[in-house]
Amino acid sequence: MVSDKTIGRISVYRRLLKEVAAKGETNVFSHQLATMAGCTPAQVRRDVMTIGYSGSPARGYDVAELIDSISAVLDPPEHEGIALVGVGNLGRAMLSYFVGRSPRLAIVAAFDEDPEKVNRVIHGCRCYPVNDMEQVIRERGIREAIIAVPAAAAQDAARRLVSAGVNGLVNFAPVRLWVPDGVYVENVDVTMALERVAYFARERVQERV
Amino acid sequence: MVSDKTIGRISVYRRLLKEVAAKGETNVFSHQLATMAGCTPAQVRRDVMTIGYSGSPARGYDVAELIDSISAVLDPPEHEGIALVGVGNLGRAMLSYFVGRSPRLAIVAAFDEDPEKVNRVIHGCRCYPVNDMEQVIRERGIREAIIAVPAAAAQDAARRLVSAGVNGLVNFAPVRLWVPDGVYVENVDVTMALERVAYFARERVQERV
DNA sequence: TTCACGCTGTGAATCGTTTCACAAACACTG
DNA sequence: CAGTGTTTGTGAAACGATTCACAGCGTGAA
Repeated sequence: MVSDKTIGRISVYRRLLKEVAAKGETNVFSHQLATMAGCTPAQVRRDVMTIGYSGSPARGYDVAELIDSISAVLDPPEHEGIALVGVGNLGRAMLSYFVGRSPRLAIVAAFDEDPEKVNRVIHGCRCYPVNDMEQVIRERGIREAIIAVPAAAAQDAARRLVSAGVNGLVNFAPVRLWVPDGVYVENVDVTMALERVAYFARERVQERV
Repeated sequence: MVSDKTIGRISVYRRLLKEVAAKGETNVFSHQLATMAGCTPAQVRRDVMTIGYSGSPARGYDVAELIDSISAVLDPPEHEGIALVGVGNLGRAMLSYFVGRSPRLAIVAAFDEDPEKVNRVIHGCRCYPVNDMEQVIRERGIREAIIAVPAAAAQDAARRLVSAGVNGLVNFAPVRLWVPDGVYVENVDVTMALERVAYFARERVQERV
């Protein structure tokens, strides 16, 4: 119903709106939000329309109300625990990043095969042995997971997660995961990002000549 | 000239082609690459056409030649050093990830303000104090950088990098960076990725009902 | 040599997203 | 209370990317 692009942008809008609210502003215009988000005012208005919120022509959008409308779309109806597979540097970055961030979406279980890490609490999150993965996922009713393991281990992690009931994955490994229909995968491909940046950084400079 | 989507995909194709080559295959059809990359054969053919390579109707694409054609587009003409700002968990993940990966694109300098890290070599990369940033960037002729610092420090890091000559950024901080025209920024927004996954994981399940 | 098959390259159609452009709405001013 | 200026909401146009569909070609078989 709502496109992935719109979902991505309203997530950004919400973050910006919280900054705006923190400054004490109660209203915001589409062109202000657009400037902050790096898109056009028409895009903001279209996105806001898509999620069914309406502003006022005179005052723009009510910041608190718009945050609530976005949250009604983005936030799960009740608290959802997220699993993290792989507690290397990247995994720890994710843990420290998400700790205490959102009450609705939080990493509640980490998995690693390193005996040094297993059964320890890292950034407030318990690290379980990989062998317990299915059991913990099922017990906790976990539906989403972050895969932060080396490429060679990613497919197997995905398979086990999905078999235990996970149907949404954020994948940092540079491989395309094979998952059944109905499982949503968001790939975060850093190599691709870097190669793209290197390419367009060069292109843009050439344009200037 | 070539769209960012195509650039992203050919980066993925190259990685897949290297796997194919490692298996000893010398030729590959568009439908095979499409299956591996998770897109359509027509998409693969269109992308290959865009970068100016041609296959044979009978044998498909020559793996080695296609890798070379993609590399001719993606790889900088000569070795390019990349800077990394922020050597926390995420920064170290980037270092260990890119170490020895590509001879053409490598992280050659890291910056952090923590005196514990400064002047040490981490994953083969020297960590400099943030104060030396402009000087090191200029001396090394660095054009791209990865920003892996907390949100509050990201904009200032970007400003300093750009002022020293960087015109391509991979930004992990959850803020929109303000940069002059001609600077290309690729945002890697993990919060957005996770919220999108949570949303679509829910949606897909609902579809099934 | 001829035939049949299956793949590539690509013009044209399609699809989804973004932007335009303007009517309607509201606040403020005098 | 009418006039002015600015903004929203949104149908329609424009744009960009993807997919279709098929002509043309090379290969292997007979």
